[in-house]
Amino acid sequence: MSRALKDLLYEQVARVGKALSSPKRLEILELLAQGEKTVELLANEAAIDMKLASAHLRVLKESRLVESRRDGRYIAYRLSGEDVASLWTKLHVVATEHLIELQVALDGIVSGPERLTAETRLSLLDKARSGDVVVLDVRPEPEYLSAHLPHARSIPLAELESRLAELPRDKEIVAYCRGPFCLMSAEAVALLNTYGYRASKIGDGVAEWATAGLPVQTEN
Amino acid sequence: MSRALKDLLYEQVARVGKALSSPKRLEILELLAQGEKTVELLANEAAIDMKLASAHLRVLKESRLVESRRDGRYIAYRLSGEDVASLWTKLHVVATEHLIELQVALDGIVSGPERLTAETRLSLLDKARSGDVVVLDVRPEPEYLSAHLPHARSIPLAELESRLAELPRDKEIVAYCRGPFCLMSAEAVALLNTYGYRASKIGDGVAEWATAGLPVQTEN
DNA sequence: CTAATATTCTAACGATTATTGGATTGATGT
DNA sequence: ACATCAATCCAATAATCGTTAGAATATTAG
Repeated sequence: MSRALKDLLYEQVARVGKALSSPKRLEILELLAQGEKTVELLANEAAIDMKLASAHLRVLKESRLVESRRDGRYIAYRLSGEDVASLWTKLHVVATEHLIELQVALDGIVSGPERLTAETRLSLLDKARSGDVVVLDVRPEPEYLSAHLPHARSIPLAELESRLAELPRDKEIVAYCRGPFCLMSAEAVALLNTYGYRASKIGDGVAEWATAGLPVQTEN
Repeated sequence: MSRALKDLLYEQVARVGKALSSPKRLEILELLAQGEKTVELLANEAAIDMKLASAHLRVLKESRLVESRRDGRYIAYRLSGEDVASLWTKLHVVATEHLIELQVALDGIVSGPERLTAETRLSLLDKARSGDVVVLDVRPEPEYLSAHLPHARSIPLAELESRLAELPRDKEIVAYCRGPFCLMSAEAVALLNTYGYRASKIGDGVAEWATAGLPVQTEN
């Protein structure tokens, strides 16, 4: 006796759910939301063995959330669509909304206006356009080049201290990185504040920004 | 040595992903998207043992996707927020977009314009308001009462054949049920067509409709 | 052709998870 | 108080998953 037709459908959707059920896979997904990356790079960023990264990527690929392409002797992975990034966004927003444990854990890291609303995003976009604030992208430069917030300037966290002169002291600086779970923007803000800049951070990365329906600047 | 702070965050989000990784749990989520239901009812609808339904609900509850409340000797479960319904919607939309296997399986069931766009939804809403088409909700009546599409009329599938007289023969009838994986609307269309009505179906349920940003009529 | 490198494949182990049966709780009705 | 019913709790077992180690592939460099 064969399983009901209906069960087959839910089984397929569950494949995607299963892909989203491992912490390391989610971390990889977030990294891929910043742009195409090789297995080696992903393994380093996620602090896991390359073999393990490969195994996780295999699961993500089988659930069709990511695609790969060979580039010389490297293999580059990327999300298989915009909708995958927004699914990840939706997932962590729902989790943050309902899991008190996650809210507590975030409280230890995030300070200030973490949750952006439609209005605060538009207002920031406006002030960025007019030059009222400097939007600062502190991710590694390749990620900035792949896609970044409108009017954002790139200074990777690792180079920030040596490139402080590029930033104006009289303007408000708003830093961002990969998303609400990324610690780089928080570190950048701490650094900037000790040097006397007026700096704050937002929890949005490009994926969150784009999911909110706002434009991002991309490579092409 | 303790796990990195960051890992804790992804771990929490993965709890939600894990909840979405079982076919039966997804089926239960979709049922709960139709309104509050008891464990017994969910077990019957999902064709599983009550003990198993209870176990799945426990997982969903621990990931805070559902809440429960005692009502006499029954216990009623409900989604813990609108965003949970829209997460489920997003999940199955992404799965349908990328998994060829799912598209094939759906092809066997769905015929016609399955995928609604913003325009087709608005146009349908317009024709429903003007009375140009009859929007027909074929789910069990309690689900209709909990929430339904604007201007929709309720005739549960089980009663449809005996209540055909209530439907006009000269107007187009658009049937819907719980969502794209629900077979009731397809059965309703088949039945209506054999009796000479002009009937078609849409893949949307209330969750998909609401996620698209359109209004639904609710109990209160 | 050979060596080196990035990645995958295969096999294996321990840790989780799904599912089932039996005992237990909590509320209702007699 | 007792029996009944919905639902949960508690084990136990089979299936699945995460992770690591070792062998195999494919591409480039010499």
